[in-house]
Amino acid sequence: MVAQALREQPSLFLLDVMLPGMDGFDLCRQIRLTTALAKTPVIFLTAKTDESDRVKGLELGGDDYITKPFSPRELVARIRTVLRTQRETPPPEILKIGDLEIDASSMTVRVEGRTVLTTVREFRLLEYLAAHRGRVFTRDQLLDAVWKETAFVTPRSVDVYVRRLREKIESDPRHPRYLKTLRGVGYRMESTK
Amino acid sequence: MVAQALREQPSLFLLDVMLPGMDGFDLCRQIRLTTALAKTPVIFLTAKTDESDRVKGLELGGDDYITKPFSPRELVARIRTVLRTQRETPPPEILKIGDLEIDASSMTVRVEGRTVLTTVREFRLLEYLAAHRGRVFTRDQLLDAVWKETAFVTPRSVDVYVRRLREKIESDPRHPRYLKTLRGVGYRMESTK
DNA sequence: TCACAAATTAACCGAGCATTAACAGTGACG
DNA sequence: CGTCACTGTTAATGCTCGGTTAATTTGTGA
Repeated sequence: MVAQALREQPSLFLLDVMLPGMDGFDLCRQIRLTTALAKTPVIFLTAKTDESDRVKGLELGGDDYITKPFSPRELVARIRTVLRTQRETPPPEILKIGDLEIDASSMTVRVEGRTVLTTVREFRLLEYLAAHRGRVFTRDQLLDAVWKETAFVTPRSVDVYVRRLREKIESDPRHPRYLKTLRGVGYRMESTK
Repeated sequence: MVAQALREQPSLFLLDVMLPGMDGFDLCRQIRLTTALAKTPVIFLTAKTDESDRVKGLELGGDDYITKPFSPRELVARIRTVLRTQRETPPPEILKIGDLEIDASSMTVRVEGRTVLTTVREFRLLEYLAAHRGRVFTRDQLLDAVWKETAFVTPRSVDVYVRRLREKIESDPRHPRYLKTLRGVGYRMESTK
């Protein structure tokens, strides 16, 4: 289900709360935890008018909650609203830092025009640092943010990934221009616009 | 009404459809036509359950439409949802003293535009003195504040760090502009705003 | 002006941190 | 089943930073 969504990259989810087999809430939770889908709007659809469910849906990160019965016209109006707000907040599709271009939607990285291939983990780390360019992060913070609950990983692993990324994006990995080390603290993506 | 909104730049409008004198819909239309406010979210609030009104509100550019009765909790949840979609990254806190800029989030120091590199300890010391600009600190006080319980360090070490910092931030380290010595007492960061 | 105390500065060393290479485990895919 | 790519670990290496010390300079009070 989520796998299919990843392939098709829908522009919006319309979830029935009472799905056979799987709860719409669970699905929403999964979507929000999947970075490639996290920003896709979710609208809940339900026959239940129970208020606690409405609140639950919205707190889970749903963008709207429509209770039956509703007219097709209202549904269209709500969808339009949700998509509009999405567009208005132009999510920086492509992060640009100096000669570095990071495209989250296609998961590609380019340096001075050349496209470089990264693994998933490498990309997530780079993406995170780039999205918060200028800020220093400790290894533990990066593990929390990028590795999530992926169990217990040595902080040293962050070093290794930083090294691998430098190998790919820095012209001189020994004297990095983008991924700076803050000795005794952690790492930082330089914020040279 | 719109004039007041322009002054106060609210982060969100909560409009009752049945306002005395003016229709909430009209107000929304005006807001959307005012460039400075066009992106501010609008939530409609109404006692009317009439569906055509709900659709009208959403088509006018409202971001949500809540019908009474509703619980405070639901209202909060909806507001949170609307604001979430357009939140931006908060501006970093930067200490500024004269031509000196100290950014804790990126752990960087700039003097007259130029970025200077500091070690962790240097930065902590500078940060502390800058945060309490104007106050004199004895070496022992600085050791307590910056070195914490890091065992037993000679007060002389403070001298050395002050010197290293002066080397980096003062144009003429011999006649410091920022890091002043109070002979027989300690050091002080000048408070020239 | 002198003497002494306090601050500055240079030089130095060791510990700790980051870097790096090499390796093992795992899962995907043909 | 074998291969390959990716993830994460470990250990050796090298270098930076933190802190000390001592020589030198500066400032102050008598």
